[in-house]
Amino acid sequence: MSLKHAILTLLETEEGSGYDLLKRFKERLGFFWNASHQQIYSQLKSMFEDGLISCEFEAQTGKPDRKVYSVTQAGHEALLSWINQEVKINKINDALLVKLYAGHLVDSAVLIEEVSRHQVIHQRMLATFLAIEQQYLAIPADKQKPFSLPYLTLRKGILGEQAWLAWAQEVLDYLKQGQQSSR
Amino acid sequence: MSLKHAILTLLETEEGSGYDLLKRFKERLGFFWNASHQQIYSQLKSMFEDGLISCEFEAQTGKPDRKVYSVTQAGHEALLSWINQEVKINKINDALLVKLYAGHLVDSAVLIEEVSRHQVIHQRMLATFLAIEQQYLAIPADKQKPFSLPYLTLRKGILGEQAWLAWAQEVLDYLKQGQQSSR
DNA sequence: CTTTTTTATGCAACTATTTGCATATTAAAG
DNA sequence: CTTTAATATGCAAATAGTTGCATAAAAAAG
Repeated sequence: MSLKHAILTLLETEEGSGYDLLKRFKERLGFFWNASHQQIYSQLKSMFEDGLISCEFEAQTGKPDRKVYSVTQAGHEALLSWINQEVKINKINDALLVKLYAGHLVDSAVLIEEVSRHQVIHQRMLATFLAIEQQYLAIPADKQKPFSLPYLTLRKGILGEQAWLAWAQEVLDYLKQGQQSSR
Repeated sequence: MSLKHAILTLLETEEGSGYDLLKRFKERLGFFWNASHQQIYSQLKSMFEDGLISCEFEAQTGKPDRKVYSVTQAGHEALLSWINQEVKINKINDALLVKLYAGHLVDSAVLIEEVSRHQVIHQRMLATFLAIEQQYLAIPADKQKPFSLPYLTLRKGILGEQAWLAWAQEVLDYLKQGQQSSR
């Protein structure tokens, strides 16, 4: 249900095509939502069928039509109604943790390698998020207001990544200490 | 792919029925994995068909058979092979953040109420996790080893919840400060 | 005694997401 | 010039997960 509403939110301020939305997802909602292009295109199709968005076809010779979507009145109402309803607590299903839980079945080097691999990716994500934060903080205080809610979602990404990295350090410390004593 | 391997991990040490597994998920993997009973039962069925687990039928008059599953050699091998493969970075799709991102469309009281509602639930989860941590820390140091990997998964839960609550506090501080100035 | 909760199982329909395939233009790199 | 990457779109099949329904005994609560 939420992908639909994430799309509506992104289209509220500015119309766009499927590909535009894909880019906006990465730029603006990447801290807390990930969607593939297939999902976005098919969701747009069904939302159009349901009348939540309208579509302008830009014919392009030799290419598929570029379809530019915008939110209809019905779509706007659906979004408002959704925002006023309770959302469920976010579900966490983390495969890396399953692996760690079953880690006694393999050599700790396997776990160290895997956690380190994830660590590098999370470090990169944190660096990206912090760089975006600097951009926000550089805005004069009296002009920050329109960006403050998106900024709070960025903070979620930052705090989440920092917690992840702190946890990974605990894990690696434990695993490497165990490795030494068994040599 | 991971639910399958989470089930194999739980069955490795001890055989059990679908219902047993449901309880073990809540007790042992609840910090990082959530599965409904429907999912577990249907997954067990397909794993049995694939030969990853075997099944002893305990006939019970007037009731459906109690089916006790255990891991087969093929299941054990599948689990080992999975642990030695790279798992993907955990995907985050958080509906509450979509709501916050679109929060300018509603009164901030709506957001405050919703975040507060989630906050209570996360506070309760953290309290539960911390209580379990105390049980682990009460174990004599020389007997902690078998529980140390599960303990690290608990730490993930604790650090994750603490980060969530710190973030929620930032959000509530911002939203409530905004509320005052508009009165 | 009666109601509620827990134990115990499962199907069916639906929604969400992934994986693999497929096409075709434009821009950049070598 | 040619290959590669990025732009731009979408279908089909499969896997993952949710929601609603359905059954029925045992244990606990009132």
